[in-house]
Amino acid sequence: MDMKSVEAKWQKRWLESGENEFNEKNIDKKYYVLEMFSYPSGAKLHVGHWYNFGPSDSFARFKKMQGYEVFEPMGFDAFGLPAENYAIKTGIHPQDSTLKNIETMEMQLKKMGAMFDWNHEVVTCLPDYYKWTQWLFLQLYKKGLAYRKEAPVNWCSSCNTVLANEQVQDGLCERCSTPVVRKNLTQWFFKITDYAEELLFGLDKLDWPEKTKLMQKNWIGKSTGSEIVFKTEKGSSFKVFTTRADTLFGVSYTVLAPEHPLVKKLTTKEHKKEVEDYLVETSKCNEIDRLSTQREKTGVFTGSYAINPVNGEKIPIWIADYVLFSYGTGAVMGVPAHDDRDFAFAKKYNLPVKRVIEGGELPFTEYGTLVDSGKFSGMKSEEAKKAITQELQSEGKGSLKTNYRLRDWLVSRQRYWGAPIPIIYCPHCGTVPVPESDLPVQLPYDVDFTPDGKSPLLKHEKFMNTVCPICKAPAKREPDTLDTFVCSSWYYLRYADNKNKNAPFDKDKADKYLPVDKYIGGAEHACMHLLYARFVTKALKDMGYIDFDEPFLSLVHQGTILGPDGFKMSKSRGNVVSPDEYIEKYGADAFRIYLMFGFSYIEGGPWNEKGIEAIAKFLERVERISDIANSLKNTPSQKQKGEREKQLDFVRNNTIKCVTNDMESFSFNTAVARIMELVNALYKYYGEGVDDVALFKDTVRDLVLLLAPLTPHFAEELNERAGSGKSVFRYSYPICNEKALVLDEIELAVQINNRIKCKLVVPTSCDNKEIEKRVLALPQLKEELKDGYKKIIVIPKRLVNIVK
RNA sequence: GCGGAUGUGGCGGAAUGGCAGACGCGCCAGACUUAGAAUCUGGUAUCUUCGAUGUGUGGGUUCAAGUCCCGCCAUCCGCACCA
Repeated sequence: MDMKSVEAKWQKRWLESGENEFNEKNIDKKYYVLEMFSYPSGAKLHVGHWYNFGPSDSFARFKKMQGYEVFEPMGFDAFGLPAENYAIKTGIHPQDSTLKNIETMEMQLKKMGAMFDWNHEVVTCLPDYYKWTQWLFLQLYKKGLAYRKEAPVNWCSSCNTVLANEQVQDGLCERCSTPVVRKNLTQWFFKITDYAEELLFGLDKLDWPEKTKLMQKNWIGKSTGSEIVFKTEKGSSFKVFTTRADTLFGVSYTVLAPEHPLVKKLTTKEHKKEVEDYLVETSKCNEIDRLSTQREKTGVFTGSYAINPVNGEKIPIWIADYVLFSYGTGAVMGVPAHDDRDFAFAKKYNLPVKRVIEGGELPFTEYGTLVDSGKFSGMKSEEAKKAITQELQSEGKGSLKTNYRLRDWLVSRQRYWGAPIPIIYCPHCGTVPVPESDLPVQLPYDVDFTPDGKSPLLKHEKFMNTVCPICKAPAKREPDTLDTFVCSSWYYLRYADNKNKNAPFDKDKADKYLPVDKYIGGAEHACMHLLYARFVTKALKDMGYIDFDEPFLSLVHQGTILGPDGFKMSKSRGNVVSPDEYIEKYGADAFRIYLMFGFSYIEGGPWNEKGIEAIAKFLERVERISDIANSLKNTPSQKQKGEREKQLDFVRNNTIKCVTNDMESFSFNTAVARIMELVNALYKYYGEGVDDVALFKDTVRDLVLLLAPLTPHFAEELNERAGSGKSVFRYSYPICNEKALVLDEIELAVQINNRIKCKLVVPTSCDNKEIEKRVLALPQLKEELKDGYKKIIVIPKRLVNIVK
């Protein structure tokens, strides 16, 4: 088959007939299949795109043939740094390169033969989309979920921008590998921590990989403990968070993070120089160095003392950079006897080590029985934690407290290529949100975005200078743009109603299209995109814009296709495999089914080109058997099926059953394997003589239908050759006839002490008792069983084990 | 350092606790052919045969372990002192 022309032919027909368009009339039967949209960085699709979209589309087509009205939209996550960096390097404007890349990618995506409904396309860098990203920002602002604060941030001096913690890799900028330093800036944040608990508990009901749920759970990092107030000798006080209130009598010092506001106040004259030097040292350190486990712990004494609230002991207050201001209260109590870190610190600075829990060698970090702890001595740790906290609470010195590791989402970017933050700063009215009627705040085209440490928009006077929406006085705009994760945190909603000019989406539509039934994308998004999207959905629900609180009911991560050398594909390594030449040679269908057959979808693996030739031959083999079937004259089916026919019918229905299950669970490689078996069975039957033409033809028919989701163009062509006047996707997916799977006889393995001795064929109607009887009567076992046996185990349809 | 995942023929990879290696590649053989290619068919874990050994490694549970439990090794990924 000339796949090139066949593919072009069917793509044209699908387009003309609107085959892939979502029909809202059937929305009650909707099934929303969503692949994570792509970033238009390079112009061409790479193997990863094909691996994500191809099999996912096959799943979507499978669902369609099962009678669902499938919604499979596609779009582009088009804002972001790479386009800006590319522009800085080449002088080509990000908008120009991005739109051009999108055009090329759209064309290539269409050649993939996926059933994307392009009527619902979204492109996040276009004003009709980012208008609503800005709207989202304003809603969160109104709800108190967007706020500004000064915070130490990761600064990449090469990109001249702030990086979120999760974008820093090994102390280097994730994208350009420049060492990251710390810098204070006033930034916009989304208060995702308000939803920490909901985000955590919502995980339970999601059909997501357990591993991903675990990662999100750890990312949210809930820990329950106590917050304890330490008064200082001078009268001020600070709180520490601890999960080990039971060790409170063992506190021999406390530590504040260097950024803690009390540091200045608590530092005495004698220690001022030392402390100041230490603060300078710390600020030079980037966060990664500071958090390195390799580095020895350091700290300085402030000269001040705190009072242990439980026994009035005077304990020194230290400053150390191993305490993070961003977690807990930014202060910890040091219990050297029962914490590894505190032990090391105390040894280094000669601080007392006081045991308060019975047990092994110090530091002893397990739970146990309290000693030297006043009236709490003798209690178990679990009990004491509560009792001590309760006592402190009654004196206003502490309380139970739940802490989360999750931090608020920093959304400001000092970059050009993003959605402008819709905020105006007025000298009289302060921070004023842009009125919704004034959206979008257009991103100007003529901007100098050469990095110089400032937001590019700051240098664009026409953009910056505006009037206050309230008092009409001259005012300035916010020069920062939004993190692209904001754009991608709600795109699945916009797909449902992408042309809406009055709202981001119609509530009714969103509630009907969503939630997404199957979301497919890389595991690298486990903690960022997937968490942000869940947060936005929950926030929008609470504001009444939608009725559901989870965006993605079921999630699948595809694996990664590595280079032939087993390493991640990268230009620098020179192991990038381009799909283009394969598609040119074998066609999109062969390439798609090869990707499905050659790898375990969830695992991925190194690229291996040997298999693709084989799969192309397999398709030719299917074509030949299909042509044979078409050439046979119709004759009525046999009334009484012969053994060979029963066998063929068995394989046919077994294939249907297995492939259906495999498709459902994204086990595409085994689905293809089962289809190959069916083809083998058809050839065998043909080779021995087609006695039942109708059965043969029906089986070939099922073969074509089973292949349709995997190789859409190819199956359409075979379907047409078989005389059908309509699209193969208008037929329903084959349904297994369970009766055909009931065999008259079945072969069991017979074991003695787990060693296979022989095989036994029994009628399927035999019950276990009957099977036992027959096995024990086997002449070949007579000698072995002459001394009797202990027990006999019958596993229906599998084996019999006799234990001697 | 902590956490997670993975480890099966020459290769890609299959196996609800129940006959390990489905399916495919490769290889070998046969048929067809003057010949080759293509195609179709059969074979293909290892060991010296009988029957023994085999899923990184050492234990354990079980009538039965690739699968479950405990330890170790290797590789990959995630997170970075989380109080």
